[in-house]
Amino acid sequence: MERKKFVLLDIDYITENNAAVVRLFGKLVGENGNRSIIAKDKSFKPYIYVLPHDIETCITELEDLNIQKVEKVKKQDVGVLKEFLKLTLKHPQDVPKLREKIWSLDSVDAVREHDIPFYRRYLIDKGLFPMSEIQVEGKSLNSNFTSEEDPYIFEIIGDPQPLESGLPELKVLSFDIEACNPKGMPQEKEDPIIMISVSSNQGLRKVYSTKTSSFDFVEVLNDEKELLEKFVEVVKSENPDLITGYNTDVFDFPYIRDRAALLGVTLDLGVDGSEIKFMRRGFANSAVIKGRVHVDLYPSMRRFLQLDRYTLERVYMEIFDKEKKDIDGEEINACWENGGERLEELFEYSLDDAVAVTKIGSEMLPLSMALTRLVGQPLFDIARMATGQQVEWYLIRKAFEYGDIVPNKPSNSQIANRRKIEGGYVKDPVKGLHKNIVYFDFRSLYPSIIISKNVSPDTRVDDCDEENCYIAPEVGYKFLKEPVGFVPSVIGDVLQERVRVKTRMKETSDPHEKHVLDVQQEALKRVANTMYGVYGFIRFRWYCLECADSITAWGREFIKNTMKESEELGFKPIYADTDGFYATYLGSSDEDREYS
DNA sequence: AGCCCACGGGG
DNA sequence: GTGTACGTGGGCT
Repeated sequence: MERKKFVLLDIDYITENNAAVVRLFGKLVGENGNRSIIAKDKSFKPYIYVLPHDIETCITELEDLNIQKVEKVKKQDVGVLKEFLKLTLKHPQDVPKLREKIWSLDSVDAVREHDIPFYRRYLIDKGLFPMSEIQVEGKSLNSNFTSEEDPYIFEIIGDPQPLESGLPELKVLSFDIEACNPKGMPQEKEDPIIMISVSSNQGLRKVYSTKTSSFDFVEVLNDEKELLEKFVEVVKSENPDLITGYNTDVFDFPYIRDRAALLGVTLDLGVDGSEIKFMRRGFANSAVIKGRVHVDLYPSMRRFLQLDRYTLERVYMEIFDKEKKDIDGEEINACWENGGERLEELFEYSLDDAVAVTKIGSEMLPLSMALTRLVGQPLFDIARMATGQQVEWYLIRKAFEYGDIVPNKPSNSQIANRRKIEGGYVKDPVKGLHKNIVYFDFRSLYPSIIISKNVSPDTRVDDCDEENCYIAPEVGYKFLKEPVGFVPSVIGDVLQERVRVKTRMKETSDPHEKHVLDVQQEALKRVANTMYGVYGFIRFRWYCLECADSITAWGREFIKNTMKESEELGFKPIYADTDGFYATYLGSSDEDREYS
């Protein structure tokens, strides 16, 4: 029996001998070098829940299906304890194959938790959080005959153990490609890749190109094929934990894929030697490299920053308040064709893009990593999820911890029938240019309403006397005062944890630790402040129109009262929306204030 | 007012 | 892969 400790970077599953094998990808800690590990777990089995109409008949009817195990279990379903059947299946892909058939049985009322991807189920059930350290016991499958550069292949015996650990220091490789076309955007069928720039958070700065330069950082390759092969070689030898870029899901990686296919280059960038894959994720595609986390910073920036445009230049300016070297897309072709000074400039620009991505990554990845450690799903997914989805997966994990059954994802017809909520209070702005503006911030208002009024799908009742419930103004929906609802309880945990983190922040004098804790409390704040959104977003599992309407009703009442009170204190409200209101102060002070 | 469609980023 | 989907703004009818 051996023991290995590693930072959990990513997870997936493969099929071996018709059975699912979960693979945990990581970087070993407490050992020399920069060595990857792939730890396999054969023991985890997929399962779903069935809500039977008639439990004994149901068990009989299920016998004919290809199910490994049927157990009776009690779970909370929207506040009601019910008896479910837990069906253990033989393979994750049996779930989509069998669920319709099971649902159509006369003895079955509903199938639940049939839409949770297997690797996510594993992370939740085992209590594991990517971007933190875990320890596994088991045996090595390849220690005797591999070189230092190959990943350690390991078979897990027993459960992996989560370890207390800070934010890991990871190796991040950023890259950017250039290609050009005299008429506009380069076309992958015609236009070759002319340079690939790479940069790392450990100081690497290189441009690979098919033309020469007087710059030391430029290395010349004979042709485009060699250029692509060089890129693959660099990724393998650097062995980064993260690969970042800007719009790499949609532009750089697909372009590299198409050129590589044309030139016969194998893009075996994965830690396990696998080739890069492309996944359709909603309306966007994403590039998957097994064992390394490919983070396209573009979608993350759209969530973290509130801008009119999200070009790399604009984002860089916003974060660093500095201009980034930029060449107009239409000039790139001329720079390349004409050579000379302009070509040298292009080399600089190309490297600068890769370096800018590294810098933006150093600034923003800690927040994505903190969210990953909080939500408990892979960074790859977190970096591409809307905040509402992040919250949903956080709630799914909490539901597991609380012994609650997770609501199903709404079907398309259910979504079509769901109504969007009436927004918060909006006061039309007073026209004009105002001085001495103060902002009263209410973004933390909704979490506190959810907690103080116990707003949750499982506490909502139609009939209840005033003593035992809270009644929302205007809309009149009722919520039991006791017991504490699922969502209020989770938000309570989040806010409490945030207080604990902020306290630790004050106690520490180490600036690095302070920063890490600050990012952690920021992640907790984001999740808490987005939590109310799950009620009002039509495609969410915990959608509850009555809850959403009640929260905004209480919010409007509170905003109006606060505006009235502020007027008595000498403020004049100018404009209000859901998140807060602007007012001018008629006194002389123009200092910024925040009210919550 | 309601529907359809394109766009975002990237060179 | 226990996949599959966003929000918005403009033009047109």
